[in-house]
Amino acid sequence: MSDNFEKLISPLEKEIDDLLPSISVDCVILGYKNQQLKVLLLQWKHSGKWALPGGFVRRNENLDDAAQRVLEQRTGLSKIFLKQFHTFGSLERSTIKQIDAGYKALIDFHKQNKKVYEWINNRFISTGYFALADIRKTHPIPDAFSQKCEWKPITAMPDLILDHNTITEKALDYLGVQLNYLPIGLSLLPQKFTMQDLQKLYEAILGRSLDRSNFQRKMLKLGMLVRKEKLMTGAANKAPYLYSFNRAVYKKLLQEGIGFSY
Amino acid sequence: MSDNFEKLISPLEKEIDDLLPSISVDCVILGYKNQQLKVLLLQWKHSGKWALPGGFVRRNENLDDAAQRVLEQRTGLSKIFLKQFHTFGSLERSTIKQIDAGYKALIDFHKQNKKVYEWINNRFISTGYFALADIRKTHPIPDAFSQKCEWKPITAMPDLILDHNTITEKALDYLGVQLNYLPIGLSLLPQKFTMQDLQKLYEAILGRSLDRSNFQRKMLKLGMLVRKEKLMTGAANKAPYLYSFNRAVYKKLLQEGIGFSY
DNA sequence: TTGGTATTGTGTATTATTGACACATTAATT
DNA sequence: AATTAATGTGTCAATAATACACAATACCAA
Repeated sequence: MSDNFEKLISPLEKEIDDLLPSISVDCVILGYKNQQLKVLLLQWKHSGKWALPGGFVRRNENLDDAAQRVLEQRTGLSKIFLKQFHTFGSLERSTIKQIDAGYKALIDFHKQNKKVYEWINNRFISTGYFALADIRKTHPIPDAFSQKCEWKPITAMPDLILDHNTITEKALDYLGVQLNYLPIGLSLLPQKFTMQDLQKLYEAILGRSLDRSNFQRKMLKLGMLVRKEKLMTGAANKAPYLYSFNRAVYKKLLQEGIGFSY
Repeated sequence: MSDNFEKLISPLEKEIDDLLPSISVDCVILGYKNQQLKVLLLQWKHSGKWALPGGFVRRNENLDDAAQRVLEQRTGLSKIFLKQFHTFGSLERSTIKQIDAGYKALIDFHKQNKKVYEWINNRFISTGYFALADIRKTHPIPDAFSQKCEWKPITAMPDLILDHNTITEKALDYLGVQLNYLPIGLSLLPQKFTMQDLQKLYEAILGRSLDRSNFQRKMLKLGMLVRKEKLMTGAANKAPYLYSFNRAVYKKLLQEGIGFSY
């Protein structure tokens, strides 16, 4: 187990010289399934603590590309919505490393490897990235430090290492504030979806229920939805239509911000 | 001149060991005077190029505090609105150093001082901070690298070093988007101001003229303005009232966002 | 064929907001 | 008393938000 772990972190040791010091990225990757908003989390090997997917920035790599790389490595997805939302630079986030059970275990574990030990013991300023992913398309993959990579509903978040709970909250605030400027539906729903799917998604984000009739009327009026065939479920009732987005119209609307009260 | 400059930058040489590598902050400090929005800029000594006030982060200092420190050192003001708005991390912003006339002069100038030369030649990721200041209360002070520190109207911005023009534009975008959540009036206007002052400020930010009557009706209805005595100018007409903000009400309104269309 | 059911489309009354103006009133100076 | 800028109020039309009601549709099963 210990040996196994040593082998796994060796890539980091080799990589360190190629990394920018003091800087890291953390990703809050949001998905939507079973009418719930979810975040992609990693469970660390030695402590069992949960953490946001994150990583370091290479000397020859754009900050945005570092986040993109982390995202791809964890989800297998490359073309999803990704945007920086805040940079976390308080001193506490590094001093807390000594107290945080999850992080402490990691540090203790590396006392024998001076290079890695010094690296992870340093102070990092971390830029938080916000991503929207279609859960059905993802294949969560743990990183070298983790034993699990899973989607967790935001209504039942575990305790995360360091300030990762704070980072997550800030990302969700961002979602609320930027609602009319983010490709919510396009990113979180499958290619084809029902009007009810869309409404439930907005209800989950807004945290309140919406009038079915008015919601549909307004959504259709925006002109960004394309009606497809019906979804035959086998239920004894009229089958709902499936919709997909007209990307061109959607993106144009987002640029101005969908002035909309739902 | 050369000697003089050497002396001036020596503090940086001593400070370098106490600084976090790879990270810097840049401040877009906005003010309002003569019905114009203005930005505080520095003019560098050896090239005459203009730049945003910026600085580095001490190992034992919060990122926010570093920005606060830069702000205080340039304006003499400590209690003004300051908020991070974006982190600039593209590779280009450092590779362009070789081409940028302003920066190149600075680099060349330090070829003999290895420590400083290597430091400024490094790649930095910079967090942009957005500040709102009352111009009347500021006393602009150049830093060790600069010969001037002045307010320049945003309608006539000079060419800035590196990506500082981009940073400024992004800050102004931020201003527009966050308008209803920022203490515009409280920060940019003097303690007492007329309704017309307030309207002109909003017109400058929004870039369009507003209906006088509707603007006043809405503003007063928000209940955040306190009417004071009149402003006697000596002109042959009715004197305008002076107003000040009820800070408690104003801040409460900002939390929700002033739902307002001006 | 018919009944039960969820989906979908449409109407509509109420209330609130916005934008553009008109116009009357007030007050400071000359 | 005349001039001027500031202030206060009214109003009309257009648009949007909110809350419902109800009719029409179409799927399956019995």
